[in-house]
Amino acid sequence: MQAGLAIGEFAELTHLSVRTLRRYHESGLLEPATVDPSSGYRYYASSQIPTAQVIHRLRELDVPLVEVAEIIATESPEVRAELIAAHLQRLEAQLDRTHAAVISLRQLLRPDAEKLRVQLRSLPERVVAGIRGEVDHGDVLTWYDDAIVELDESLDGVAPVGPLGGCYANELFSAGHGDVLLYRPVAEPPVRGRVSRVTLPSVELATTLHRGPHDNIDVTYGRLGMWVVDQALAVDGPIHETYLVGPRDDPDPLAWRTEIGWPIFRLSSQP
Amino acid sequence: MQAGLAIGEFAELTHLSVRTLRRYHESGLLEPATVDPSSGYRYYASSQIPTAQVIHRLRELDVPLVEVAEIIATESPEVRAELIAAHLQRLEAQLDRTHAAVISLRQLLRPDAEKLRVQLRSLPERVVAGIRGEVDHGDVLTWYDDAIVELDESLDGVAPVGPLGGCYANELFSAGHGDVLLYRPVAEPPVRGRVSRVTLPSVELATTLHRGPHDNIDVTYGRLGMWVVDQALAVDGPIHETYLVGPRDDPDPLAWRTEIGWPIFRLSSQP
DNA sequence: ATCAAGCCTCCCGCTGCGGGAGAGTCAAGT
DNA sequence: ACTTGACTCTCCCGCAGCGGGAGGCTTGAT
Repeated sequence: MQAGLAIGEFAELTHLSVRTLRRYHESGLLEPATVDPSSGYRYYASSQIPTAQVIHRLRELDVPLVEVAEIIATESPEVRAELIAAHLQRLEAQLDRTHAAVISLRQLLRPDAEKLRVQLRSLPERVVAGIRGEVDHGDVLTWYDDAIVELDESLDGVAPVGPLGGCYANELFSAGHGDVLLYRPVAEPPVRGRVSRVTLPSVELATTLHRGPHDNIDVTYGRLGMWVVDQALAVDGPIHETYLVGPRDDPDPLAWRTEIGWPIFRLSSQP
Repeated sequence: MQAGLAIGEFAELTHLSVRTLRRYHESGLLEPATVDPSSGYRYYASSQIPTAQVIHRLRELDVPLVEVAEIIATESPEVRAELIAAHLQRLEAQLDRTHAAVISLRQLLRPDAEKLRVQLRSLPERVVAGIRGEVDHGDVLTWYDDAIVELDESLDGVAPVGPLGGCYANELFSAGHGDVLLYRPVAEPPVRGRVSRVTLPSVELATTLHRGPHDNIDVTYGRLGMWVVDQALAVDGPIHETYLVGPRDDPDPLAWRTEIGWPIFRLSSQP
């Protein structure tokens, strides 16, 4: 009889497992053309092969099933392309993270070449031109790229009094979301767009220098953290970064210099 | 008191979540320096920060926890480097798969430009020089690369009577493991090393031409499968591939031509 | 002494896949 | 018509790792 393809045959044609096909049926992702009501046997039509292949490919890209369902339910090729492009972007982002992880892993596993030099520094209250934001941890880089452009534009022609700096709230790391400030010290902070006049309070900072790209900056953070703990100090307030040499000063990432500053205070019970 | 870092502080310093740290303790991956026996509170030493960071990085690379445990338990830097290199290789392999998936996805979602041309072909019994193997689905490419070198060497100077071909058992796709044959038709098949004289039985083939690289060859497979099902035919025997234009004929993948042949027979109940 | 914040354990959820048990069904050969 | 073996059905469990939430105890600052 012309019942269609049994699940096993269909599985072989599409390189999906029988089990997986059953799950896809159950979840409504790929319904068999017919189901024998008495036996419960699933039968697929040959026209379902391309659909199954698309599903297979999308799953290979780790597209979650819900999204796969969305994609194959979408008629319009444009919307479909959009959905897929969105996922490809996520893939790329992951690739970047992989890259960064590899780099700092190498750094971490290298026998500690240099000793960490930490400087205690008292910063007075300062008035700067800055852009504030409240962002998710994952969006920091995007936010930063945007903000720096705007800051640069509004400071066009104004002589800076010091290097570019940033302030990152602790919640950014603990809760994955928090306040961020990108600033540049200038004599007369303008107020334009998101740029405003910000007064940085005076702080006690434990600072150290990070050399090279930011891929592995948290290695330095970790080392500074160790130092702070060992000195029986506590962290108190947002983390400071000062971009002494950045991408716009030198295209070679190895030349970059970033000063990391942790606001600290002596624990009461310590001498 | 000098108890060390509470789990929350440690979590913030290492960018691991409190929950995750507890799990790592439970699984023995990262034991706190001390555990208060009465309260059960975990306290970490600052010297554990680097270890935690390594773990974090490895997890970012999706290294399974068991392997992470192995790596950080390994003293010798060389062995450690090996373990990590092994994983990086896996990452690369996955990248290749991602690449292939993207390509054939594009192909699959493109409105079907060309119609599939299928030719029925009766092949007589043939005697060829071939290398047999029994491989896992994932190892086919490696096996192929090896086999073709050996085949080429043993046929050095012998004039081929036809293009390179391959035979792939159905179990390779269904069970993920099966017989494979790579062959070249020659007048006088030599017997040397793994190369032997193979008699290919006569077959009825439904053949079609796949153009371009093999990344998306299963799109063509799927279409051929559709055709075969629609013609109420059944597949019977190993799949044939004939490499009319391959990497050694033309470096440009777009120029490659592969003929796919499915052994078929008419279903009895059909006219 | 009080109180919020932090910590504890235990249990369940999630995503996708696979294995296995036990029973029913299909199709080919006798 | 019957047997037989290959398929298929459903249902339950396991896996990796992470997260959420409940209910209760500790900590440490005021």
